[in-house]
Amino acid sequence: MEPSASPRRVTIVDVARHARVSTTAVSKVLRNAYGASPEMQAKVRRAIDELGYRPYAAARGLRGQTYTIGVMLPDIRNPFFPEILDGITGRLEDTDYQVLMGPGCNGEKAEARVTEALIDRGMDGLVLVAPVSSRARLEHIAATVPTVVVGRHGDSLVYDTVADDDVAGAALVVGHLAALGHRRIAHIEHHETDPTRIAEMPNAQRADGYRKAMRNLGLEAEIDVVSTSYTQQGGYDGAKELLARPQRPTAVFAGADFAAMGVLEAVAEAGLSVPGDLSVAGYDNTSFAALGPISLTSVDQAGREIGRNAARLLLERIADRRKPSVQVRLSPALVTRRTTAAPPA
Amino acid sequence: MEPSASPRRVTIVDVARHARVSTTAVSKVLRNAYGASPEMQAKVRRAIDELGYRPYAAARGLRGQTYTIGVMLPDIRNPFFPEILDGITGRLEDTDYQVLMGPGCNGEKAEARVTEALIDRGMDGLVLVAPVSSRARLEHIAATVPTVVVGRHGDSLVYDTVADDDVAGAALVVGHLAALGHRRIAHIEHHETDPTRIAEMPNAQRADGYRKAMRNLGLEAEIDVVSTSYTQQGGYDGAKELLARPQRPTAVFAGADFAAMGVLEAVAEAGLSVPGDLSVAGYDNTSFAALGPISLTSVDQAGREIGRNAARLLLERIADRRKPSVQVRLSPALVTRRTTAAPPA
DNA sequence: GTGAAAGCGCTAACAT
DNA sequence: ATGTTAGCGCTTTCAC
Repeated sequence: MEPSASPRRVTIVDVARHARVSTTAVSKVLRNAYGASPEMQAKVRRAIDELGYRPYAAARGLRGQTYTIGVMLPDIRNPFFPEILDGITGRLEDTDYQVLMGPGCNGEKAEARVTEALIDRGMDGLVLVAPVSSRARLEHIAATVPTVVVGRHGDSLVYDTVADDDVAGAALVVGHLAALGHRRIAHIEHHETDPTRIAEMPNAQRADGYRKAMRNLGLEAEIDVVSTSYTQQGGYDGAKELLARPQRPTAVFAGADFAAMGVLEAVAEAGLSVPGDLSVAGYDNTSFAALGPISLTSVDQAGREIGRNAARLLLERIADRRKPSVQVRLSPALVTRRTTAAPPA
Repeated sequence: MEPSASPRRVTIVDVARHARVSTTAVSKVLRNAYGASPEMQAKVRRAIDELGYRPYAAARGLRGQTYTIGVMLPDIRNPFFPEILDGITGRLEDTDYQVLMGPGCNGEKAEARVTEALIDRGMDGLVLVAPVSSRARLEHIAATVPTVVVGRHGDSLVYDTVADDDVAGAALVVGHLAALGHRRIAHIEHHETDPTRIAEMPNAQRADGYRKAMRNLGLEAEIDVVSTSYTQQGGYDGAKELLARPQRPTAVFAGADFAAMGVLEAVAEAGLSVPGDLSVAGYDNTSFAALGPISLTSVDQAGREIGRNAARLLLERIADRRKPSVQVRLSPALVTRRTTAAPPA
């Protein structure tokens, strides 16, 4: 193999010449468009195979579609996102569409850069996973290109949304702990400052769901929320605070598995045992929650299902940009493991 | 915000008209090309800002570059890859280049599909992370578009490579365990069947490094390798086998953290303690290795550094496609945690 | 049902 | 230093 200048790409013109038809005919066959006889189809397909032709998506995009879906993932590290991605690619598998991802981005500015980059590269549609951008910005994007927003509450007329019911998820955890006999169930939440956005974010919904569930169980007086963040450090700090209470809780519901890991660390440091002295539950059912030494009770979001729905809605919107927007809400499920048990007698 | 048909995109023609210059002038300013006076630059830039113009990458690609780098990650779940990605995006941050990722792909066929998709979408260059494709296929890709291969040994004349020294990494683990007093140190490897490829894969290098290190320490007679896979299940099965030995090892070096997790599980099931009865080490220093309840001794690959180098080499190769290929080898580092200690007396 | 020709937004020769 | 013009590979009218 020589490091030579790459030989010119096979183009639609080559195919047309080789099949002795017009370029229009080839184009029609490529797009399964109306107006190509079966014989024509056969001829063209043979030529395509023989020459090893592949359409150049960038050039197609100049007139029609690029057959490319852009997915923005805020944080590639979050073990919840691969599931969504699997769902998306799975649904798109036997279509002509290909998925490309923008790299992880933290914060509004990076997010804007990535979404712009995706639009500039001619994506036919966008799936935005748990975006932090303002609603106005999301609607602006959606006005430019078909868009589905995933993992964020708050509906819009211009984009479709798919999300898990975080309120219900929180209720599952609280219900499980209460059924085990716990009353002093504390919650560690992720603190979000922006007031215009907060109601739409999953973390707020989880904290909300926790409060509602406690109230419904007559445990209103026991409501105890610590605001840190959905990180290991956040969980650690939150647990430290909770363990210092005069009457410490018998169970901690961390809003995310990452935070739950920090809780486990703080508890171990304090010389307490899980679940003997304290029950701990997380959220997201991330891959490490299942690991033997951890075995964390958690809430499983139907990630794959979320992705599948997002892809479906996006295809529908690409087909008809004026169709009314759709909101899909999916139900999470509790996964009980070894970090939760009855409170100490 | 109306779900109206998106208003026509601002083009270079609009900018030219607004700035009362030619489209060529605008193009030159966009590319910082030679032949634009400072006044011209200023005029054009003002027009760009005023109109909110952004170049359409697909159209640029038809003639010149798309300013897009494609990254193929075999498995988005592997917690080692985000580091590489961070390195790449970090290096590209203040260039005009943007990174897009192909979705995770398992196996040769999916890999081919993704790389083709990236090429069809006009990527200016490709970073292939731990590809499983045949060498011929890699060289074919590299002949088509500038390519850097990451995390795979075996050099080529047409593509650059960046990888960690896995032999050295394995030696670090073996050396550490031997220094603690271990002699019966077993290894769990990932079994790769294809003989044409095996020597280039990191798993083979790690097993090789293990054997060499054992030999160098005079522990040749103690060499004990179990072939399963770099998964939790693989580690579990491998550990089961090792624990059933008449003389069971006092330390297990799993070729990947995932496998080490399976080992921990099997050990716990057998009623043994870590590191009291058995020391366990992994490889990759994945994010969960640091988690409190796990605290796994592991080998840290300089992921960020790998990514940075890959991006640098790719930019150099895009600038000069005929430059001789470069091989970068980086050194891993041992991270000692609580799963390794002296063997039982 | 089929093909000729215009043009998508941009860059690169080639004038001037 | 600046502008004119011919494409890049494809889709899309619009004739036939």
